[in-house]
Amino acid sequence: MKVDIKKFDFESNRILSSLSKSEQELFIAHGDTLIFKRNKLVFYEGGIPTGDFLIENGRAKIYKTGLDGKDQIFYIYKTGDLLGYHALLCNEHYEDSCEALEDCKILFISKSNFKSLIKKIPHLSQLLIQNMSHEFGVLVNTITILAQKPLRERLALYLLILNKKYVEQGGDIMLPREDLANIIGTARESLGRLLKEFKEEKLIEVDNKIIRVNNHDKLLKIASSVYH
Amino acid sequence: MKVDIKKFDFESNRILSSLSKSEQELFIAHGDTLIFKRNKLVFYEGGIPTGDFLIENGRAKIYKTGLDGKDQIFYIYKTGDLLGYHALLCNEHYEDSCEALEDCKILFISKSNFKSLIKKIPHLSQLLIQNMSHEFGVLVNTITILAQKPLRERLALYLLILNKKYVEQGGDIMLPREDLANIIGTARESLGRLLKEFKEEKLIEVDNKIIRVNNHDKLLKIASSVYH
DNA sequence: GTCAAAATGTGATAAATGTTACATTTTACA
DNA sequence: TGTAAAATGTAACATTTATCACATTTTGAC
Repeated sequence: MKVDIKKFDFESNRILSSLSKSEQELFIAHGDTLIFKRNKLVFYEGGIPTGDFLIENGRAKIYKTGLDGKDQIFYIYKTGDLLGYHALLCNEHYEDSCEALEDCKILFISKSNFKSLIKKIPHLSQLLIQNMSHEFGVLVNTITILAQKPLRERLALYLLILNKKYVEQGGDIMLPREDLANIIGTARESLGRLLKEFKEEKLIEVDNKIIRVNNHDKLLKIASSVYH
Repeated sequence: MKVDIKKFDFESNRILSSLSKSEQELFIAHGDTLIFKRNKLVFYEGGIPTGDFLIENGRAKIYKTGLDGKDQIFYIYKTGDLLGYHALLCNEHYEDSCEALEDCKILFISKSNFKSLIKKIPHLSQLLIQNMSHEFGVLVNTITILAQKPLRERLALYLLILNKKYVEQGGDIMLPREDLANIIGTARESLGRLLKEFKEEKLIEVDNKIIRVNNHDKLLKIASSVYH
């Protein structure tokens, strides 16, 4: 059986997109648009949440920094996604950090505004519950992959996931090698070796920063451990 | 900085325990007590959720079976915990399986009963949201550990986590080696070797199935990568 | 209690991945 | 546009972890 790439998608854009037109307008009216330049922190591990964020444009990574200083990236949010509400809703400090991967336009909704939105839009709670339930499944899948799959399969899988996430750029993945290494849980050098192999096998094309998926089917087979 | 064991606890018992006495009674009145013998499946990956579960007594593991047949266990629930509501609430199939680790008494709450409970107990949604938000942080921490820490540190950490989870048994961890291996993401043989090392270093005592933590502080240091 | 099946321990070996130490290329910005 | 800093590539080598093939012990069912 083949791996299902959809099972690695939070679908955090569905929270807003499930609202009616007028509710969406109300939602947006409760926020302020902020600009985050590439590499700027949106929030950070240990910080106190003051609101949540809707990405109007761009991509951002969420990650944790390990004790040895190595980052583990566990999700990349993109345009339309709502994020940062977890720590807010359980009244805890941020468990993770968020950083813009490119210049981003982000709508900030303050804690009090978010709470009043939850009151004004009755089924927003329901949507949040649904989304978090779904996220649970995604994280569980992620754990299984990271704990069990060898590097080669993890890379193949995440190239496909990222390919989809960069669909607006024609599927061209543009991510620093270090970030990609921190997604699949390996060292930058090991990643480099594997990328070269994939390139030689004509599964991908690498044009400096850009990684282009050339052979989706074969990568899917590798990701699904059926390349014998 | 030392690892914080509390950050690996779902605290899924807080959902019920946060309710008032009368709400708790209402909750329990909406369920039926079932008996699950050791090794019996409570629900399984791919199945359609029909309700959720409150453990009245015993422990159960949730896990996913990888394509190669190897299980990845990502949480162990115990007495008082409410579980199985994720797939129910996002109307998806179960993403994971649940199996009793010991003979369990489990209260089953059917989907319709759960929904009517959510209506009858207004802040239950709120508690679910809080708990899922918290779970998100736990899973994120789990991912970071599994992806970054070497085996020795992962084992030390999970021995401490399990020690706490078996506190009613005086902290005696009683879990098949294979399950422990599937928690820390390694092979049974590698786990065995490490347990022997820990035993020789007098960090733990092993009495057949039972693993007893002897030196909590030292294990915490190992788990926190500060044993140089 | 007996006995087969399941679980666990052990050691040799192989494979995967990390580490180190640089060379080279690209990028940012003065 | 030049230049230093950052990012990336590369190769040798070390280390960790998995795998294999069994021996041994424990468990559960009769």
